[in-house]
Amino acid sequence: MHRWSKLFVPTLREAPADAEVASHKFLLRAGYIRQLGAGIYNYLFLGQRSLNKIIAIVREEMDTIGQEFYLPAILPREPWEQSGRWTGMGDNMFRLKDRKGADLCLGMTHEEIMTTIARSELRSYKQLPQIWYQIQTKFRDEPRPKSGLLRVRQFTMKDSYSFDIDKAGLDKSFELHDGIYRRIFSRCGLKFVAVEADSGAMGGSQSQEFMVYTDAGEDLIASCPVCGYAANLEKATSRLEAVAEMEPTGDGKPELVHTPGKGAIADVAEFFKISAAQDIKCVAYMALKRGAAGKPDTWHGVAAFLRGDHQVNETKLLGVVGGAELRTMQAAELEQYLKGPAGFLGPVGLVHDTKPLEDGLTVVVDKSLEGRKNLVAGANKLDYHFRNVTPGRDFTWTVSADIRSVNEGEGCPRIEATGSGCVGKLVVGKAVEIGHIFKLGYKYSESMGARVLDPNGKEVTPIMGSYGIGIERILTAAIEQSNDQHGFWLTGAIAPFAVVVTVTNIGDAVLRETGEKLAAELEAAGLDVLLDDRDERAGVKFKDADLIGIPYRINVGKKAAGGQVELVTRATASSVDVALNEVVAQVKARTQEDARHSF
RNA sequence: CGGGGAGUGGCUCAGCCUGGUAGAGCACCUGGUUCGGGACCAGGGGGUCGGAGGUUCGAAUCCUCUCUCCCCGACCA
Repeated sequence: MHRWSKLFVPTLREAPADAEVASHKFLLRAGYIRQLGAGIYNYLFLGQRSLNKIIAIVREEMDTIGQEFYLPAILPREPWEQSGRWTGMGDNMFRLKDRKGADLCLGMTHEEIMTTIARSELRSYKQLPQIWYQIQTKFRDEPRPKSGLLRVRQFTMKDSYSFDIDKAGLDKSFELHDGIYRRIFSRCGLKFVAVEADSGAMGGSQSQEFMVYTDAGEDLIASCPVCGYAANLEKATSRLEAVAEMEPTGDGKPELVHTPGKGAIADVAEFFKISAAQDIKCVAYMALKRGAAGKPDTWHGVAAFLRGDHQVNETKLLGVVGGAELRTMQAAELEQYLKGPAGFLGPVGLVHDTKPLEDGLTVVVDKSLEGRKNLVAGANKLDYHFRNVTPGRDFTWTVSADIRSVNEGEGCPRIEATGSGCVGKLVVGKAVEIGHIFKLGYKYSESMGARVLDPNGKEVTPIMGSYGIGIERILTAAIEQSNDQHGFWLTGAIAPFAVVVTVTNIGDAVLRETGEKLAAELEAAGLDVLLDDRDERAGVKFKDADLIGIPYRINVGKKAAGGQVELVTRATASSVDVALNEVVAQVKARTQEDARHSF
């Protein structure tokens, strides 16, 4: 039993001015954390206690499918050199030198290190599959830490790695993680969704993120309320309504039209009396291509064409061209690659490479332009556009692919088994990522030389999966989804305490002894109990209790003489009088009920 | 890295424009009265005004440089 009068729980009446999102404010006000630097936090008693409970759940569940390791956080350069990520990680990697001048870094993820273990120890298919995990502190030099514990430079992650002999094995490891992650997040009381995600720079095939909807989140999720389709906006697709085409004018060939000052899409549409969907938008980028081992990185011109009313999805575009970074072209580069000024760029007459990111220009056309006719496009000449532009006939491309972001209200892309499409309309919402599972493939096992013998005595490369859970983000997301003006509430499984016993007047010996006895009984019943025995006014104790996330409160006050106490449920702020000799059983029952409801 | 904002007691902020003995509320300590939704009265402690340099008889205030933090964007295995 913990007595509040002896604890360090520095609650704040007001939130520090630089706290913006709800979880940040409440973590500070409730005395869970204190900031030390940008994206660097001290975890105080309540915060650490809650995180420890989350970790215990993660560990208990993970132990059913994997084995816990503990790898170093400070890592030598060599493994990163071998995987190509010493340079690939860029400035996000914290780097340091030891006294001999050797390069080291602080671990931001551990694919390389796990793979070195696999490489030196695994010899036979008989040793597979393996699932190895750890709960470790990670370091990432984020360009912009923010939102309290949501985006930080030091954080705790459960990361696991699977090694399988073949794709079927990887599928199995992936499914195991999917199932166990759902159990973990449910036990933590989170309302989450699993979404299709981009596999990004990590390479690999299938990728799934676990997200919690909240306006504090940094990701956008498109989902279908009808069939349950859900995907990160970086990955989401949609079914588009057909667009009415314009009738050709003149001889139907591209026709140069003087459009003075009409550089913006809206102006062009207005000028031609067309919808933006009938205009072709051009966004010109320079894409960074990582050099092969020992070769320098290089920049290449990329022109992206899509419907005037669509937005480029840079993640998709990067994936299509195989680049590492994008930035928009400068005026001089526009002149060099497209021979035209911004606002009047178009695909007609462009000379492009046949493969992405070679010496000339890479032209990428969004799928939605294919099959369209008689569109309007810039003429790569100041104050001129073409009309009657038909993709395929009047211009070609290096690659045609989905490079756009879906918009809310567009049709769900899912096709039913019957062959008919889902009739739902997509909705887009903000969310925070709490977990990510994906199939890495052979990227690390191959580059780092991990090999085992298969049943035929043939040397094969194990296939890998990588799976992460952000521990602090579970806490943050839980607070984001359950808070009000007074504070927040966590489910008993991850709250620092399952119940707080508030003795309204500690100066009253009878109340004090009643509270002590009750707290002892609650503890004997297996509940984590906090006894508020502070010499404070009742109002102060109520306010504090409402603030710090504990799901149940028992008030030991006036009615205690008559054998009654109040049981207050934080989530609903509802209060019931309960007989003193029944309250332990009630709290116990409710806590167990909450845990069951999680599934 | 681009744009914006802020550094004054533990917290929230005023004072700065127009230079002249550093303030308020909350928190903290002592005494008293209170005691079921962040009490009241009286007394008290605590701040090199982020740092460095400059202007001036005199700088929290004006000038230069610098550090840090927050927000928007870029970025985000």
